[in-house]
Amino acid sequence: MADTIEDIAKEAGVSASTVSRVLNNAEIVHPETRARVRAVIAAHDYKPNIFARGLMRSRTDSVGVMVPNFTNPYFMAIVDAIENTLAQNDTHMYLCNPRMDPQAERDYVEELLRRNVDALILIEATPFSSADNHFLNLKADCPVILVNEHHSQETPHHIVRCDQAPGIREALRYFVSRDMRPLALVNGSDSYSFTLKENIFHEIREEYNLSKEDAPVYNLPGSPDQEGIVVPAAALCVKLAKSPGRPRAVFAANELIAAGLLQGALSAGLRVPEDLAIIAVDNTFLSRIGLSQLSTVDLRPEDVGRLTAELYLRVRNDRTSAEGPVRETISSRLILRSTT
Amino acid sequence: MADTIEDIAKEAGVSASTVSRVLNNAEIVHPETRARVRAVIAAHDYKPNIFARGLMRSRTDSVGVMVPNFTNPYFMAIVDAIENTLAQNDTHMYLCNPRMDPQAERDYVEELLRRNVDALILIEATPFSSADNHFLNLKADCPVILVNEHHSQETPHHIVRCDQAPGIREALRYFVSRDMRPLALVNGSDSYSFTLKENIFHEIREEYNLSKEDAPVYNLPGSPDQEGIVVPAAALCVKLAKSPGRPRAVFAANELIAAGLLQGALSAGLRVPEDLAIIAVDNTFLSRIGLSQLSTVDLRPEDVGRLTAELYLRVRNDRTSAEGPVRETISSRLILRSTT
DNA sequence: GTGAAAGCGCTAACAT
DNA sequence: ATGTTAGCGCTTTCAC
Repeated sequence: MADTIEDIAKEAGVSASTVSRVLNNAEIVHPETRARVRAVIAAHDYKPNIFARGLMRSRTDSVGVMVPNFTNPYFMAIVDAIENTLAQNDTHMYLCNPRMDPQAERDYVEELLRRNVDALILIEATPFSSADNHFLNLKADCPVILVNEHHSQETPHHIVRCDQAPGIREALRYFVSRDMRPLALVNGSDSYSFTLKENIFHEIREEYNLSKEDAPVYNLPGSPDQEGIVVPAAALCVKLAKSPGRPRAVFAANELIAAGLLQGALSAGLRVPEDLAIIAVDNTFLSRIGLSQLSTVDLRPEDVGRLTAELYLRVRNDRTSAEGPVRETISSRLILRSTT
Repeated sequence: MADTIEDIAKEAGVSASTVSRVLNNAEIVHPETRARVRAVIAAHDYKPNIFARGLMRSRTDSVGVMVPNFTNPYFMAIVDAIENTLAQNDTHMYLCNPRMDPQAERDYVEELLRRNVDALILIEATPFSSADNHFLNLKADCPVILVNEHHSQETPHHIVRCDQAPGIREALRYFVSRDMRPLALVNGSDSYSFTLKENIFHEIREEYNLSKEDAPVYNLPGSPDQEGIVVPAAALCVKLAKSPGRPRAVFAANELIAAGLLQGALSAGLRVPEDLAIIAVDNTFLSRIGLSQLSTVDLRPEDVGRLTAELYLRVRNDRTSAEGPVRETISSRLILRSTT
């Protein structure tokens, strides 16, 4: 059996409460006593029982993190950065994978709150297109941090996000300024993120007075975040290769779509970037290991994750929540590699 | 404040212990009382406090999972399958990411045990080449499941693994039987997994009486599991393309190496598979989204994960540990796609 | 500055 | 079959 606080107290010649004080508000105990108690704690490698502690304290040194998908490198890069920062602060992480199911999301959140997590970190929870984005108004008695939540609605929660728009504009302008036309958008559908891309694309189209023929939009069927998207994207590229108004440049809404386009280009005999230039979005390791070194809009998952964890560490100490929610937005940016 | 067991007891007109019995061994309470208590529980959506419970019970409905790396698709595919199965059994998961640091592994394990996890699932923990594979003899008062642990040493723990050898042999024989020579192995180094590949390669070389020229081995410097391996692999491929005894077929020790080879082949003007055939190992989604649809030895991460979770669910109920550790080994297999 | 005592919400042993 | 009692290991008043 592990040591209890009594064992430590006895050996240090003090009472349990004093040990408890050393553990929690070390300041208010006499320096000498404190040192003695600490020595015993160290000698026994004593760690207070998590459950007894959880019963009284509100803090549990654990946070709940929810991520839509374990195999999406963009999300996992965020989680990786969060975990890295938290681990350095002795905070552990429940990781949940609701698989884009809103009911599963709800259940997980409830369960995490029951486990008294010190914070709830929700990464791109709930399809943004969904009418009732239920987490915006989630009631929780711990800080809630929404990661990459892009709704502008009021919410009492903290938000850390990477704004895709600047990088996307930069990419499109890059193509336009080099007269690479037609310039196509190959997009997914049914999500905030894809709608945003389409809106920006239209905006640029108007800004530069491009015709629809010079700036066509293709929407891929199916779920663009799943690897299944690769095959239709490849097929589309093969079809486009043969068409008269073949695009000179493509802006791919994500890296999986870009991977499909690259496969298609290869099998259709198109050279990249000479015949077809491609820029994607995300900048996970996928863009560095595929067929070509992919040019990409960097959504900076590592920074997003690190900022999220740092925000948590801050609001855990201050009761910043009283001062209203924190918003942190970082900007995406274009990274050119060999597909442009 | 949330309901306590007393609240429920009062409302159902019974004592707290009866409610507790309904919660734990429903059988021994009178059907009518049970029904009444259950109704109140449901009406209040009452959930017992995790911490109070943890203090008494040993079970916490949580397991600790340790994975070497969050961004490796092979590992995450295993974790995904584990989580999927566990979630259906109301078991939550701490996920730890020791980043291949043995000390971090130790610390995490200790912390997880402190949190009374119901099981410890260690995925490819500790570099297998390490002399003291400390987890083989880990003392824990919960079941420990080692995933893809390949040491044959005695251990009191359960093991679930996918045996790479059959698939690797199948792949090499595939090449040999089609007279694709030279047949090269492009390998990493310093891990059980890479040593195994080299051993099997040598074995096949002898079996078919291949000369060293016809069956060369290339060891890539650096860490072959990191994306950094792609560039040297590409460079190697370019170099080989120009060499007189250029390989006709390559067995790549993993998918990242294969990705590099594909990049190299493309830039050197080698057609795949006409000029150069490639088979890799792992079968994550990477093999389906790269330049080409990669032929690969399937290490069946989804099956490994599912079997792991199912094993846990079994040993959680039976006290199977008394009957000695369980060994489950599934076989890898060759999957041919367009790089062969 | 420190100790004694109460109690967090639950389960398990002991009654009945 | 059910209620009563006694803790689990800790934190937190409240005394001193």
